[in-house]
Order: sequence, then C-alpha cells, then structure tokens
Amino acid sequence: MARAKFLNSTDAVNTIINEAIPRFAKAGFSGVSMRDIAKAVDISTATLYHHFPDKQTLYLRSMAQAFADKAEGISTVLAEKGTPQQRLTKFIARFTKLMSQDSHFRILLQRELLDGDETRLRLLAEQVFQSQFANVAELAKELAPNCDAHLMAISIAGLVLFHLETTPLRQFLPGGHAEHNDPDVIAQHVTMLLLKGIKGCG
Amino acid sequence: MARAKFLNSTDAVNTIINEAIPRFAKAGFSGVSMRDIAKAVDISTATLYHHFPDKQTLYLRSMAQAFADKAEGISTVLAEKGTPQQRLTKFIARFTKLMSQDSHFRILLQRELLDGDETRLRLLAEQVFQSQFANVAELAKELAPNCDAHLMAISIAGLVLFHLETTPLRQFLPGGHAEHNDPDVIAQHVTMLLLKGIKGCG
DNA sequence: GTCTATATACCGATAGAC
DNA sequence: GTCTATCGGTATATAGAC
Repeated sequence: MARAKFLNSTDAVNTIINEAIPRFAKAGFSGVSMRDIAKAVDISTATLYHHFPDKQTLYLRSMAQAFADKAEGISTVLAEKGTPQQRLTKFIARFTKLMSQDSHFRILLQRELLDGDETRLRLLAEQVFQSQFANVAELAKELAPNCDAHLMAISIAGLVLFHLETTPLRQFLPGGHAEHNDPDVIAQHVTMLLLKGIKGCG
Repeated sequence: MARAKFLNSTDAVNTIINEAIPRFAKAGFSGVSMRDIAKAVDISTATLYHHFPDKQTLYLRSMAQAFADKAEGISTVLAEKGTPQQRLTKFIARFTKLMSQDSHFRILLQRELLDGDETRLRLLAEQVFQSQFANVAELAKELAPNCDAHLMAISIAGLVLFHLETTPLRQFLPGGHAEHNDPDVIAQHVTMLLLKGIKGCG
C-alpha cells in the first residue's frame, strides 16, 4: 500500500487543483471540504495537507490556475485587422464562445465578485483582465472618441456575461427559449445592440 | 430568565429573518451558521429551531422575504406616460437606483443564479420578475418591433446589474473611478448605449 | 417560548508510523 | 509521500426542564 499515485509532486499538485477547480466553482469555498477534494483525488486528507499547507492556499492556487488558463485564451480574442466595427464583432463572437465553452472560469469570476477580498480582486484584475480590458476600451474609443472607455468596456463584457449568467433563470421568464443560450445567438444580439442601439436590433 | 423577547411568534420570525437576510447575502448559505444567526438575535439555537424546522427552511423564508420586499418596489418603476424613449430612460434611472439602494437583494439574486436549484429559480422568476420583465419586453417591442424582446429585456437588466456587480473590481481596472459607481452615471451611460448604440455614447 | 445540555456528524488540521 | 488515527472545534439538530 501507500504506493505513489503520482509521477511527482508537480503532478500531484496539478491533479489536486484540477479536481478542486470545478468543486469550488460549484459550491464555493465553504461548500467544499478538504475531505471532499481528497476523496475525489483518492488520497487521504493527510496527503492533501502534505501538498498544501491549508485550505485557503489550495483555494487561491486553484483560482490562480483557473484564471491563468483563461487569461491565455482571452489574450487571443482581439482581432488585429479590419474596421473597428469588424473588430468589435469578431471580439464579441470570440469572447462569448470562450466564456461559454467551460463555465468554471465564469462561475469562479462571479463568486470572486461576491466574496473576493481586495487582494484577490486586485490579482484578478491585474493578472487576468487588465491588458485585454485596456484593448477593448481602446477599441471603444475608436468607435466613439468621446465616450467613457471604462464604462463602455464594462458594458461590453457585461452584456455577454449576464446573458450566460442568467441561463438557468431564462427558461422561467417570458419568451425564454433554449436557443437564447446559443453563444452565436447571444453574440449576434449583443453586437447588434452595441453597434446600432436598441432600434437596430430589429 | 427565559423572558419572552418578542411580542409574538410572528414578531420573532420577522426579527430572525431580518437578521438572516444580510448574513446570507454576505456569506451565502454555507457561510452562515444557525449559531451565527441565533447570536445575532440574542436567542439560543434551540429557540431558533423552535421557530424554523431547519436551516434550509430559514434560508428559503429569508430569500422569499427579501424578494417579496423588492418585487413590490420593482412593480412601480415602469412609467406609464411619455414616448417609449422617455419611458425607457425613466425605467433605467429608477431600476438602477432601486438596485443600488440596498445591495442585499442584488447579491442574493447573484447567489441564486449561482446556487439556486430549479424550484428556487422558478419561484424567483415567477414571483419577483415575471410581471415587470414582460413589461420591459413590451417596451422593447415598441422601440424595435422586430427585435427579440426576451434577449433585449435581459440585456437592459444585465447592463445595469453588471455595472453594480463589478463595483468592487472596477477600481483595479484601467480608467476606473469612484464616480463610475454613481447610480446616475451608470443609468445615463446605459440609457445612451441602449438608445443610440456605442456611437451615441460620445 | 426559551433555556441548558447534549447527541451526532463533520470540519480543518496534525502526529507519527512506514 | 502516503497512510491510519485522532485532536479540538464547530456544525445541525434535538431532548427535556421550566
């Protein structure tokens, strides 16, 4: 017994984090126990504590990993060529697809907006969003030179994210259909709304 | 000792729920213990369990109360007179102010979008949003007869709510200022964006 | 209706053998 | 590096006196 389950310590840590991420996304920090995670990886809690000094550290490492994975993807969603309108259209399509592909990142982001302290939020902003947020704000400036780029960038991201966020509620609201959860449908609606306003969405 | 702390059972229940709501909003279901709530109301846990059969029931009653309080407020935010543009402008101003006035409702809504099961989400949709959601969708139809009213209503609410939701993150993102958290600033930005699109927000 | 006391289970975290 | 065993604390929930 007690045979090594992992190739090395790095392998063990990665395996643990990859099991922890979806669980923290689903139930939040206080909704997941170290025993849950240990059982999922099929190790004892003592072994888990050998790899991570405490639960808080495991949580932070899991967040950092989930966010690092996604920051990489986000850095490639801004198109370089075309008119500002074309680049906005392309960005929204890519961003919507990226955010709906796996929901763990988006859900962890939502949880951090609710529960994150200043340190974690600053990390999230600086290491995940800052660079691309600035690029989107820049793009907004090109489309509307006198607009508040910060507000506009938040609006662009918010339109996409809120449609994904309300997916479980949508079916119970008037006019809700399954097709409304299709990333392409959402992206097209958001793009139209941004470029033409409510009147252009006909 | 053991003197009655409340006028009657209804008074006790209301007091408990009013203490529970902000705590569930701040820390979520699993982040608040029955002991926490009992201590806040200055009763024993046994007394708390005399008024509520279990924690789940107390949580559901607290949500129902918080949502009922707000549903009342929401039902008055749609103006009856003026052009569709004027009514949209008025609605966004009122809705933004209502949602930012006390944050408990909005935060509990965010938590339910993350953690709510089908029963709770259906209740939330039907008893809180349905009626006003339909009215907003109707207003969207007036402004853009061929648009998807459901998507548009989600977008309108989402623009406002996401700006409030990202308040704690905003200060760490490029261009973020405290004025961006002002309900009037948010409402004006959202209204402009909806009525004129990104180009009108100059 | 409110209490003290407690049953029972789970929590985070650790000791110490191998 | 992994385990069994367990510590000390807290969780939900209940029993029974007043």
